[in-house]
Amino acid sequence: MNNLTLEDIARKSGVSRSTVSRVINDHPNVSKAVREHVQEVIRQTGYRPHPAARALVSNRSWTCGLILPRAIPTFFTDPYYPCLIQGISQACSKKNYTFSLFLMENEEDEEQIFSRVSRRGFMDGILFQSYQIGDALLDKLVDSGIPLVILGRPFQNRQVSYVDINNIDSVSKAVQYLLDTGHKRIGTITGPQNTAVGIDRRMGYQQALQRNKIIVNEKLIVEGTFTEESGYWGMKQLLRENPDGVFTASDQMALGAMRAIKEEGLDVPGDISVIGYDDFPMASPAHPALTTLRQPIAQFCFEALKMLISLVEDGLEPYRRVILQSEFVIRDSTRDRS
Amino acid sequence: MNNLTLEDIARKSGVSRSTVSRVINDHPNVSKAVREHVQEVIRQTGYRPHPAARALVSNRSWTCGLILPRAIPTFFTDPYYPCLIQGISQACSKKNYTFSLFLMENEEDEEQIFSRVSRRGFMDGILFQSYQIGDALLDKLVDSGIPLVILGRPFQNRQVSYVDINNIDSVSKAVQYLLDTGHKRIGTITGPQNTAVGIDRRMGYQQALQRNKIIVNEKLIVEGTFTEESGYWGMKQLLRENPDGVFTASDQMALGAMRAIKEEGLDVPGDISVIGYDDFPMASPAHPALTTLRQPIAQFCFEALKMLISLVEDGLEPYRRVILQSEFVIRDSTRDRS
DNA sequence: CTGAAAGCGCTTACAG
DNA sequence: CTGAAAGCGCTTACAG
Repeated sequence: MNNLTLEDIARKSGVSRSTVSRVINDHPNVSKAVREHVQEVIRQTGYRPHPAARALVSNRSWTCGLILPRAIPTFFTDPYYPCLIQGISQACSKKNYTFSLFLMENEEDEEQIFSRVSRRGFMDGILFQSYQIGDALLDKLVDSGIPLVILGRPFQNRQVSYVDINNIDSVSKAVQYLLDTGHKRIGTITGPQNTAVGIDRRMGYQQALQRNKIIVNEKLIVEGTFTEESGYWGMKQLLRENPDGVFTASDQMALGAMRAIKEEGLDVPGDISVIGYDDFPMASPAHPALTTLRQPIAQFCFEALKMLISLVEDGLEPYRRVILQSEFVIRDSTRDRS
Repeated sequence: MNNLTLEDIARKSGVSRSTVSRVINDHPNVSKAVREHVQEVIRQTGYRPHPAARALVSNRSWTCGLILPRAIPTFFTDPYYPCLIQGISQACSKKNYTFSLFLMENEEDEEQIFSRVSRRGFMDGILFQSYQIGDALLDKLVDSGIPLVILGRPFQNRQVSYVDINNIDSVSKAVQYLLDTGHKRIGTITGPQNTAVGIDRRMGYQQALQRNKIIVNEKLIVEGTFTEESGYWGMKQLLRENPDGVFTASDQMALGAMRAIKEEGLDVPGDISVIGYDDFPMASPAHPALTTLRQPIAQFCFEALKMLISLVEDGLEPYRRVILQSEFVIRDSTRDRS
């Protein structure tokens, strides 16, 4: 147990509270000898400053909130959320931050979360997972002036800081690869078209085709929901159009698509190449191992927290943007047909 | 933004700080008229007490930590963790607690988490997910005297408070059902035998057979890891023994088992009945809809938090225990063979 | 039932 | 470079 106070450490070190406080906070004005001695005492006693006392006087809680919007249908099946949570957890631990999770499931939650989170002194700042729903909260959060970073660009354009992944570009490159390797009829199973990622990844697909003067055929585009199931049914539909390649907006959907293809008696990649998005844990052990775009989630989370801390320390404006790239990972679900 | 202080509310209400504090904390010694007036002022201003100031003086942070042990192999694929996180989040929100998540991935994390969490004044208490690993941390946590509730019985017997689900009993009833409906060769795919749940659910299987004077056949018992994949491979193995029913220790494994059975050209439940455990979101939409045992996770989390709060408010001893039941849900993956 | 005062454990000007 | 003192925003005996 640890109930020592600054006072105790001061007494044990033979200096004043002020001095101990300075060494704890790395203030320059402490002589080397004193600093080392105090540090030694702190180490031996295992002293840790009382977080509440510190928060009260410094107006910093060293805690950030992660808000996950309500009604995410894939919360229980999509590895994205565990990955995200893990990423934020790691980033916070590295930066010595504590991380509180807020799941927003209905309007009351929204109200309650807002009123807690907007209390200055509670959270240093908020990470907010972008999604089409929960926008009311987002607006209120922005207005409240609390440091705020959106994970993924906001669905509608807003004056906010965010970290995003260049979905358009990444996907466009993957589809270009299919084109370069001789694929003639490339379909796509998109994410929900009321989410930013869903829209952007579809856009990437279209841009690649247009850049190569290929007319976009709406029949080769099916909207999914990121789930395995929706990939399966989407592929069933696409199969009527005889595609020789398909880009799906998530690994889960890619897995579903491969299931549909095999069920039809066709082969991946023999008859149809499949590219996913995410490179989540199940992508490489899949059969065949999935060609996909690797989301740099760990880095994404780290950048988000870094940005949040910068908002806290250096002010909210100007708005910050960080855009990361996904890496194209070629495995066995695609084949060169040229 | 909310930067009002008690002082402000006191002035606006024409009373002292003490009185405002009393109405906020529901102390009885406030006249009805004053109480209502102050409450009205609070409502209108949207005042919220400063959490750090409150925590400092009351020695309560109204925050609990959830520690998830390191090296959980199924963290990204098992819906258990999102479900658990959601459950704790809901319970905390109901009890007006904030919930901080600690993911323990390696030994440094363990050290860091312990030193933060054991600082009195940081967390009111800790919820600790039981697992075979992370036991060193568990011991230190117990020794530190911080209020602590284990989620699931600890792997080794210990002097701690915990909430558990009666796995032995629940499984035993499910297997009894198979027996009662004329199944003659019942196999099981267990969870890892170095986890409490893995052991207990296997025990339930054995008890049901023994109660019916059936000799336990080791060839009908295969150890899995809770994953779909391990259910698939486990079933492949069991298939050699021609079972007519199988209990798997998780829904994921049940799904994998059904995949293996279908691949063999056999039918569920026509040839083999399958029972899972969890009743997670994917159990009922499965084909056929899965007969399973429903974990009362929401209630489980709620009881755990209630216990933790009682530990905080009424002291650590005596150790508390709460054991919940799983509900047997009969759907389409089992058939009466009698 | 109500208020004035002390104190929780820190940080941070201020003076030396 | 160091210490004494004020103050962060609350709660809680204590006195009335």
